[in-house]
Amino acid sequence: MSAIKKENSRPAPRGSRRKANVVECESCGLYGMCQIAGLEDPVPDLIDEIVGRREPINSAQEIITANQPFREIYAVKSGSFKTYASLANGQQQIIDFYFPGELMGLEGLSEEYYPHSVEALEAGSVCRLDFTKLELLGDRLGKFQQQLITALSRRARQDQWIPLLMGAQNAEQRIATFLLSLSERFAEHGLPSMRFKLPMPRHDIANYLGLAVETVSRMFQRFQSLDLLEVHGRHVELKDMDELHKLAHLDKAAAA
Amino acid sequence: MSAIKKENSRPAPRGSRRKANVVECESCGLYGMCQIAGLEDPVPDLIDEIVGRREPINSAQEIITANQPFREIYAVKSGSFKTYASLANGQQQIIDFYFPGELMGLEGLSEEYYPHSVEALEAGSVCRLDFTKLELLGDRLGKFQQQLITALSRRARQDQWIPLLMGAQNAEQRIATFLLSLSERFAEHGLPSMRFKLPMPRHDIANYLGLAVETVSRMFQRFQSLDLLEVHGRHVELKDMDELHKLAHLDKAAAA
DNA sequence: CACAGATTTTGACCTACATCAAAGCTTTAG
DNA sequence: CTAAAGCTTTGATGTAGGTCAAAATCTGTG
Repeated sequence: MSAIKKENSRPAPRGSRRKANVVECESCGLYGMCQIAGLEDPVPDLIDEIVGRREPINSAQEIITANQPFREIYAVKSGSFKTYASLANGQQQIIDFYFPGELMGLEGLSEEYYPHSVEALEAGSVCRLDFTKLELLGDRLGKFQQQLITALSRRARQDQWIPLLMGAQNAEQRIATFLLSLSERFAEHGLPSMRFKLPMPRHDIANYLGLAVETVSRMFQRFQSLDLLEVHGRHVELKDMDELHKLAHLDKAAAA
Repeated sequence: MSAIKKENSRPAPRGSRRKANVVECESCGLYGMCQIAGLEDPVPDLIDEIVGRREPINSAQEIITANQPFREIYAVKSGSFKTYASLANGQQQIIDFYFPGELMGLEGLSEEYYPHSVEALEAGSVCRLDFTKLELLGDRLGKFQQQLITALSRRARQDQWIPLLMGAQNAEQRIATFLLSLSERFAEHGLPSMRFKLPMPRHDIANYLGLAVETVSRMFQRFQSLDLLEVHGRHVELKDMDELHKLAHLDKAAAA
């Protein structure tokens, strides 16, 4: 019970200085599973066996290593992370980023190993769900699977952004789409979504979007001069969502 | 039982002329679920209630419409399909392609509607699994969910290609990666993977990869002149996989 | 078989973005 | 606080690939 702090559920006050953006359990992708695993049921020790809570992670710490055996999935509690593949030329190709409330490691589920590495972009914390201990769930397993299906499907849906991001033909569209997708992902878990700190360096954004660092920088500058947003280093405030959507060519056509 | 044709399981003879590439049930993404749904169990009618088998689809037929309520998922039996989002500027952004053995519509699972449309690139056939009738499964539901989890996870893993595809900085890498990903997807379901017909027009490839049609064409030509492959219209034969991998910067670094 | 429409290829030109270079900034460690 | 290393921005220049245009090839249809 105590793990669920019932507090002001407003999406974190805009002006306030908080140490970091932390998602409450209610808006965590693992929530349903935690509940089932015993959080508020009469099997209170079970949960500690299966999920490790709020383990602190250091900046640059690697929490999943590519090609290691799949054992657990992680929920981001606070902080942010990147997944990347290591390519032959020594470069790393960034696959995606993870933010509070999102699940990491799901791709490992269908095989016995993780396909990519995951590394912290900043200090943070994660909850860890141990798949090797699932049998402890007994007849709760069915419900648990149900939750898992939902989580996986949500992921599949979330991935719909990626092709839009990358398929976009020019840098302007990509950056606009990238910012909007970040904003939406933050909003989804009750974090401030109009004004936030980019947790990743320009270098990583560029890598992810297939652009040069300089181009990323210039686009931010251009958007600022067009009054679509304000940037100061990693701090971003989105000011004209409508126009950003237009730039991204993303305001979907009317439903058929 | 008769639905499972036990035949020569070789991945389709290279030189032979077959009407089309059809996956057998064994290599279909729906297989596990079909089995559970009753294919070879004592409830033979059940299956017909839940899965529609080998329904023929015409070229250009739209089998899923964006924003329509989610009801069923589809397995590609033969033929191929594309998913796309309709953008504000009237353009369509191609999200992905589907080939025999793959599942379509899974993204609809977590919400009550499909996020994208799916359209046939050529005549083909699909099996259809009706999610509104799942309660008919009774206590088989648990096993079914298990299968579903596997399918979803496999999908999540398959999507790992996408960022590599799109994040790749230049046209050469993208085309190389695209061809390799096609090849791998074909191979996965026992279809010929070194020599195949591209089911989609250059226009769709270009759209998907964020390139111009002309660039796609020129790259194919260049690869041919480098003896990496042979192209004749839509017919492709991959000749130098190693080199293609190198171009794609894709031969993963050694496991850590 | 022949035509019409679509798809693919080829060529010439030009713009968006990568690359190279260097100057502010910011953060970290001492 | 200062130095060193890292980020981010800005500027100048070159090129990959977009765009426009047209020819060549393929596809389906009466």
